[in-house]
Amino acid sequence: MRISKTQARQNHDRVVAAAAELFRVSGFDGVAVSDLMKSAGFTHGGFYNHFDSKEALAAEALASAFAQMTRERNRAGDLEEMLGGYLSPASRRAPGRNCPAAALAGDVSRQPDAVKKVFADGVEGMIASVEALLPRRGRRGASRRERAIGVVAKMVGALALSRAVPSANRLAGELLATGLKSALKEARD
Amino acid sequence: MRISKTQARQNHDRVVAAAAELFRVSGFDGVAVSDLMKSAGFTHGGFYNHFDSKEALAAEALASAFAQMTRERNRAGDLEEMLGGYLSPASRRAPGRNCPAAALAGDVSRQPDAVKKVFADGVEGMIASVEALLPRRGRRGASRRERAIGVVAKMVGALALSRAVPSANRLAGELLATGLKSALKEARD
DNA sequence: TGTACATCAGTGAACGCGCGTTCACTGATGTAC
DNA sequence: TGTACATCAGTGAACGCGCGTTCACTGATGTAC
Repeated sequence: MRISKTQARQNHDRVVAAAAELFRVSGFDGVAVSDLMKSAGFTHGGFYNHFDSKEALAAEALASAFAQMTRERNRAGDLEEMLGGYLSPASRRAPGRNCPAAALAGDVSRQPDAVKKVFADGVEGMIASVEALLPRRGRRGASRRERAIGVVAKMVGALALSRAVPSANRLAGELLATGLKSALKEARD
Repeated sequence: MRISKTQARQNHDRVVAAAAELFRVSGFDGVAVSDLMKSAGFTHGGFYNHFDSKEALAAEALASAFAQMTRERNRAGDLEEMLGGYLSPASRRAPGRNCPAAALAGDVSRQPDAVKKVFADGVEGMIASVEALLPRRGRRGASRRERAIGVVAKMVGALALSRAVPSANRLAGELLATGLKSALKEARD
């Protein structure tokens, strides 16, 4: 049965939202189209009324995940608050609701440029957010953008590595705690 | 036809070596058992004479990739040489012959603890290598291990992000160059 | 050292399964008059 | 404003395909005597 245009758009967005979460948790190849549709409350057959392909949804879901992250980042009052949330045990535990860059960098590196482009825009957004929260002036020669890139690389690396290590392993917590400490220190340099 | 024990062991190692490369390039799910065996020069049926499962090979191939990296790292004379190789365009272009942590962190985070354990050992090896090349004494409070962890997180993050961005994008080179610059600076702090 | 037999690495067909995608169908929504 | 028809979002069966894994088979290697 046909449904209203606004309803159809809402349904589209529900699929994108489900994908934004599930892809981060299980990777692009770890979630089937039917899982995605079921998670959004539909049967799988309608998928191609909304998306050209699973890959097209991947690009859209990635953009949605980055947009959600940007909104949350803008709520942080200072760099310490932002980094503290990013490199926290809760963030490590819930990839589906946290940084898509840390969760999907490897997957995206094997995707076509259309997806990589969305990823690049998301990373630029992260750099901009960090740059905006950087102390006014660093001690030595690096520009604000250079410092922000260094901090972002460290954030993503520490979180991604922490998740790839057993939860019980000393390194899991150490990467978060030491990553946070050294990222904050670096921001001040 | 049966073959000699030494030959069988060599064949086993050839499969592991092929897997160590292909998994880094295409991810665990991106390579089929038959691809792996063909790449090592065999047909797929013999796979289970050597490995209990594809996942068991993943753990073995990951360990092999980390071991290979350790050997190469130990050839570096100083931190600048090591980091310069790690964060180079050549390294970005050839994931199959470079850091398994940067290539597979996301994939490993979705694998069972047996694989994560191997990953953790590999990351510890990276930390130890960096720590050994750190200048004798930092300027401020961080311990040598803390500084090494910060550098490793930044290395892995910068390389993984660089690969997830289109080659033509400004960020691809910027992440490598700025990551390198700020990692070296950080090592001295 | 030579002989007889068991072992097992490698082959290639086959297995069941889940995947991405397609399709005929339904019926409420949107549109033309 | 009301009526007739076209549209199209959602359903669920079906498609071909490639996956990880299993199996019967082969024949050189390893072993027991």
